[in-house]
Amino acid sequence: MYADPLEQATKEFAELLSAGAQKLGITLGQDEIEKSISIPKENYDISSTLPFYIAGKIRKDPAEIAKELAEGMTKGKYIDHAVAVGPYINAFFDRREFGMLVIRSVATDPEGYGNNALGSGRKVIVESPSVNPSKPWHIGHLRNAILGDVISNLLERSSYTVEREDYIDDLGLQVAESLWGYIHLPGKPDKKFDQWLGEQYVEVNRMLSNPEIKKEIDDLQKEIEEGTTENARKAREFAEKCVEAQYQTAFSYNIYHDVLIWESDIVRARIFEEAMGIAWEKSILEKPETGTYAGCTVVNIKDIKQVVSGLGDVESEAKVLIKSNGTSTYLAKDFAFHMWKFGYIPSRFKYVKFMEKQPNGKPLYSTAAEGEQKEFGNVDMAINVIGSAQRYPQLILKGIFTLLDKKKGVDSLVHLSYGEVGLKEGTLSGRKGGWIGKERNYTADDLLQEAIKKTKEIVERSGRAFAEGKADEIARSVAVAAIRFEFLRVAPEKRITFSWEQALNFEANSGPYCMYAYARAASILEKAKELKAPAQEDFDFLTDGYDYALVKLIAQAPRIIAKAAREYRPNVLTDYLLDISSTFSKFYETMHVINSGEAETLRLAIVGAAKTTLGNMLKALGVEPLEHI
RNA sequence: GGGCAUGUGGCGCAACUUGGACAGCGCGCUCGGCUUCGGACCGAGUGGUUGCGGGUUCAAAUCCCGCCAUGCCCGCCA
Repeated sequence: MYADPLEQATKEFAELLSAGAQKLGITLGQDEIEKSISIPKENYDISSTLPFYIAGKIRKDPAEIAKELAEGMTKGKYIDHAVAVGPYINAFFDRREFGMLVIRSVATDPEGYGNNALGSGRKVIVESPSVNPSKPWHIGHLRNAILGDVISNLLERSSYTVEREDYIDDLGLQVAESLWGYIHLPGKPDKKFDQWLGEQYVEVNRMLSNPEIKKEIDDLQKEIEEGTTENARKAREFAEKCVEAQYQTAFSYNIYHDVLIWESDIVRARIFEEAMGIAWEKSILEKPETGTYAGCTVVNIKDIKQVVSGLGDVESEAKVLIKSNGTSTYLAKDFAFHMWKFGYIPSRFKYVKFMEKQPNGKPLYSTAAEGEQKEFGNVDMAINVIGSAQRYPQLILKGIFTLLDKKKGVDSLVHLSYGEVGLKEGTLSGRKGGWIGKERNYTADDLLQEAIKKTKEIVERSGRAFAEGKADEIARSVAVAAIRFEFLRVAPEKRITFSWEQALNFEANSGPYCMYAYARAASILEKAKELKAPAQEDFDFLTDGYDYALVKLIAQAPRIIAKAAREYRPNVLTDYLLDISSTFSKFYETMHVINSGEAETLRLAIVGAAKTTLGNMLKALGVEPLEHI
C-alpha cells in the first residue's frame, strides 16, 4: 500500500546474501541477514557486515568470506554487483531499475510519499502541552507543544489514528490565584488575555507572603473545585478566555488540537469514582487503619516496584490516591483519566465545539457540562508529552496502571519526556514570572515576532521582495520553520539553553534553509517547458554526482518517518531534512537542469521527486512548504 | 541517601536504543566562487585523548562496572 523503494532492494540483497551463505554451508534466517544490512552514507549503495556474523559460526577469516560472497553474487533486479572491501560486502544498485523504482514510488502517490504502515490503524491519543490556563505560553511550553504536534504528524504519517488532546487544569491553584487577582486588584484586561493574566499572576504571587491572602486563595480554590458557586463558574469562564488566547499563539505556530479535556469536567463526569471502584475490584488499593496513611486510600509502593523499574529507594511506603480528608490527589485524577483514555470507563463526557473552525479547517472540541456525545478516547496507546521533571510521577502512574492491566500499562502508556528549556541567566520559572514583563520576554508570542522581524530583514537585505501582498504570511511561515526546526533538531531528552542568536539562525542547519531548497526546486519546475515521466533509458544519464545522491536519499523517506515515529524523535526528521536539502543545494549549484540536453527529462524528474519529498517532510515538521519565499 | 538524564573540536548539535569501515553537520575563523535554473547558496582549509578509569569483543562514542561534573526528581501539592 505504501511505497518503500528500499524495502524491495534490501529484500533482494538479503536473498542474494542468503544464497551465498548457503554455498558456504550456512543457513541463515531473513532477519539475521537483514540486521547486517545498512545504507552507507557514500561510496556504495548498500552494505552488509554479514561476514563477521558468519565468521563467528565457522572458523574463517571474515575478509575471505566477504570475498567469496561478493564474487559469487549474481545480478538481481535491483542489485547490480557487489565488491568485498575488507570484511564488508558493498553492493551497487542497478541504477536504471532502482532509479525508476524511486521516481515511480514518489509519482504514484506524491501526497502520501514517505508515509508508512507502522501503526496499521491503531489509535493513539497524544496529550500536549497542558499549560495552566492562567498565563501565556513561554518558550518551554512551546517546546512541548511543538514536540506533541510533530509526534502526532509522524504517527499520522505512520498509519496511526491520532487524537490530539490538551488537558486543561482549570481547578489548580494558579487559576484560583488569577481569579483572586481579578476580584481584588484594580487592573482590568487591556491586552491579549493570557498575557494580561500572566502579568497579574506575577503580581498576585508577590502578595502570597501575606498569610491572609494566601488563606483567601486557598479557600477560593476549594470553592472552585466544588464547582457549584458563582466563583466556580467565573473561574471556568476565565480559564476558557485564557485558553482561547493561548490558542491564538498555537495557531500562529501551526499547532492544532482535536479536543480539550477540562479537569472540572472530569470531576463533573464522576469518572474518578468509577475508576476507584474498578481499582478496588482489581484489588490494587489498600486503606490502612493505622500508621502514616491511616484513613487514606493508597497503592503500596512495593506493588508498583514489582511492575516498573527505575524508582530507586523510595522513602514513603505508599502513594496516596484519596487523602484522609476524603479529597483526591492529582495522581488519582490522572489515573482515572488514563482509565478513560484506554476505554475502561465508558465516556460520560459531553462535548461542545470550543471553536467552530481552527485555521486548519477542523473544529476544536471541548468537554463541557452540556453538549453532544463524541467518540474520543478508547485508544490503544497514550502518549503524554511532559517535561523530564515529572518522570517520577509519570512512572508511578505507569506502575499503577500496569497493576491494573499488565499489557497496556507497560507497552501503551508512554511518557515522552523532554528536557526543560532554560535561559543563560537562569531558569524559566513560571512561578516567579521571570520570563514575562518589560525587560525579558520569553513568551512564544515574542519569539515569533522576533523571528518574523528577522525574516523581513533578510529579505530586505537580499534586495528581493516578497510576493505581492504575501509578506506577512510568508514571513510568518519562515519564522515558524526556523523556530520549530531549532527546537526539534535537538533530541527530546536534552536540555535546551535558549539563545536568541541560535533560535534566529536562518542559515545552513535551519528550517529556512530547507524551505529555501524547496523553493529553488519549485522554481526550476516552474521554468521547465515540459515535465514528462522518465523512461528507463533516461536513467543512463545519471552521473555519480549529486543527482544519484538525491535519488538514494529520496528513497529513504518512508523509513525515516517510521523511525522518527517509532522512537518518538523528531530530530531524526530534521537530520534527514537537512541532508536532503543540502544535497539538493549542491546538486543545484553543480548540475544544470533546464537545457541540460539529453539528461533534462531525468533531472527534471529528480527535481520533482526531491521537491515532493522535501515538501512532505516540511509538512511533517509542521511547516507549509512555499514555492516562493 | 537514592533514582533518572546529560557530558562529543572555541560554540550549538548528530551518531548511542539495534557495537562495525577514516566520529558527521552547522556556527566561528582563514581562503575562494555570481555573463547560465533564486547568494537564506556553494567549494577548500582550520579544529576531536567522544568527562575520567577499568572490563567485554575480531571491533566500543555506542554494551558492562566504578568514579567525576551538571541538571532534575523522590509530598495526604497540583
